[in-house]
Amino acid sequence: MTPFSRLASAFSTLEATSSRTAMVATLSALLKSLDEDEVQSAVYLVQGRLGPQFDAPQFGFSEKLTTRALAEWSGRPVAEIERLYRTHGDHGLVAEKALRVEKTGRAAPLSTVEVYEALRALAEASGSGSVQGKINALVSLLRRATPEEAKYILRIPVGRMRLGVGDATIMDALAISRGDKTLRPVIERAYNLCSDLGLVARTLYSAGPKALAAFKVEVGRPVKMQFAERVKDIADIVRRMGKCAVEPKYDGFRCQVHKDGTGVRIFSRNQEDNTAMFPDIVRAVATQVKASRAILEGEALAYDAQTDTFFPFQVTVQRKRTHGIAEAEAAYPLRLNVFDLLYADRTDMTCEPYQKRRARIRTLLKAGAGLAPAPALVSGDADEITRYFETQIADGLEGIVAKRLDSPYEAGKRSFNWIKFKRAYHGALKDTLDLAIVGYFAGRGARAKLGIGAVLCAVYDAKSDRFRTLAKVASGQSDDAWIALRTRLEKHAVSHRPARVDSRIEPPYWVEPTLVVEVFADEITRSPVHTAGVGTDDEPTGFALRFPRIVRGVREDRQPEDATTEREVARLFGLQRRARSKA
DNA sequence: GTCGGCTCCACCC
DNA sequence: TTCCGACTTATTCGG
DNA sequence: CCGAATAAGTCGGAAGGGTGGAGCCGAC
Repeated sequence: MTPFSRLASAFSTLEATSSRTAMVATLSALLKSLDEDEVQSAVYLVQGRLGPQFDAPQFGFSEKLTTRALAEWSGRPVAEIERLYRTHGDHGLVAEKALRVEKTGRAAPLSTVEVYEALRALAEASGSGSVQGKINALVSLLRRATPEEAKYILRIPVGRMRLGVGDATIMDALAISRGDKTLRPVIERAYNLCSDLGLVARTLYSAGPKALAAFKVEVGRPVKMQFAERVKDIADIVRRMGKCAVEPKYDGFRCQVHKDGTGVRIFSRNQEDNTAMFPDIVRAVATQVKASRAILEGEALAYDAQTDTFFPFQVTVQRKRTHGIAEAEAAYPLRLNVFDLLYADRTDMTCEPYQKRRARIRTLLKAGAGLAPAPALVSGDADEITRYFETQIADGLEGIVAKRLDSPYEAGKRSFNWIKFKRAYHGALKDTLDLAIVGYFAGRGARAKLGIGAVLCAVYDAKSDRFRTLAKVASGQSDDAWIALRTRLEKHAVSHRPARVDSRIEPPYWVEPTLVVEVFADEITRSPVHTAGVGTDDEPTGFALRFPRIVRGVREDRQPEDATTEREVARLFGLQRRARSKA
């Protein structure tokens, strides 16, 4: 039985180490000292989890509740804990450095398995009163912990171990703890096939590397997905791969579908089990897949049969729910665009070349509404691929994914055997001609994220009848000032209102964007600006594109059109980005 | 006692 | 999803 | 030919927008 203090001590060492090889050495020494029946829980704890993605309870417990637990543990007010958290940036450090609550009396030392079991029980609690129950459970665990132990016990529920140790490092350490680095490929392969590093560790320790080598693709167990690398231009794709298969890049949910006789399970890209969310896909698999056992992969999107087009992600994402599934299904049926096959009948297809897998998909699927093989263009010609790409963009898709014709399915890998190429956003803005811009502001009841007094500038997309946020400007005003602004805005209110908006943002008034701009010119130019929606860091910001006059107002000497990304806009115009972290 | 709003959490891209 | 920094590993270059 | 300098690749962490769900709490 290994005391948890040994883990905590090793974690401290790991945290202070930057060299990966040194981390591997520390971690392998720790693992080596563990018993067969401890290594599984220990590996999960190093990962900061309680089990594999597809089979671990969620804590439902993070920053806020941890703060409350710390307050109860230390007997200090919540406000003080919050202050300490802001200065230390980490609940674990607050416990270890600032509070240093000593364990009570002769409390028995915590064992590794004990900590794991306690956290697991905590996570599994649910129902009325469970929030306080979780806090109590955590506090009683902390009362038995040394400050160093407390540091890591707290970090697990908030999901930030901050050890600098990822799966790959754990795998290296496992290899060295039971042999040498040559075991790494066996371990990695087993992990990629079963998605459960704790199971891999236990198997290695109890049955040895041969048992790991015998792992195979198993229907019902999620296989780690293959992902695509990104390139800057299409010529790069041809340069790297030559002749390749080019598929549309759909913006929906990546799904790995396991069919086992009459049973069907659907896993997300993180091996979460989403079967219950997508009954339409389950039915389609049952009727359309001509094999009793199979593992398929594809992208699920809400599909509009009337126009034969796919809905944007914002619509598809509404299918991600656990209640009202039937209604959502009726409103937005899904189609799974199948682009890979990992297993069929009794055959592991992952080692077969891409073209063979694709050919088998065509013979495997019956025609039907729910499942369709994703189209693919085979070409080595950059011009032809560019035209294909433009066709996809015109159809409202995200871009393309090119795949090497002879490559196997590389579970858990991101390599240049798959290459994605996405559009730049201004193309989409230009192409979506029926965009109308509106402005609106969020009044009382807006989400806390925005805060009362946020101004949002949004693009109204008539096609999907939804808004995309372009920019939001925190007013940062006192209440009186805000009421005055609101009064000014009310004068310009117009009646137009979209049918579908975020239910949590119910702006009382809709106004023309130009009026928002006029009314709020001062506030907008002086406030921190954060663009959104079109505003991921590397995409041209809608704010600069749509409201150049405002940006000019900030710095007359700069040309906002020159700035193509949010980051650049922020730099050019001296705008602050939103606070970097909660710390 | 029910219901709706709110906060916090987890996960999709 | 994207970006970025710290490190490691592979490759090139100069004495 | 060898070692240093440089380039390329790996890995982990941090951040953004937006959605639904669970539990809590106060109003009625």
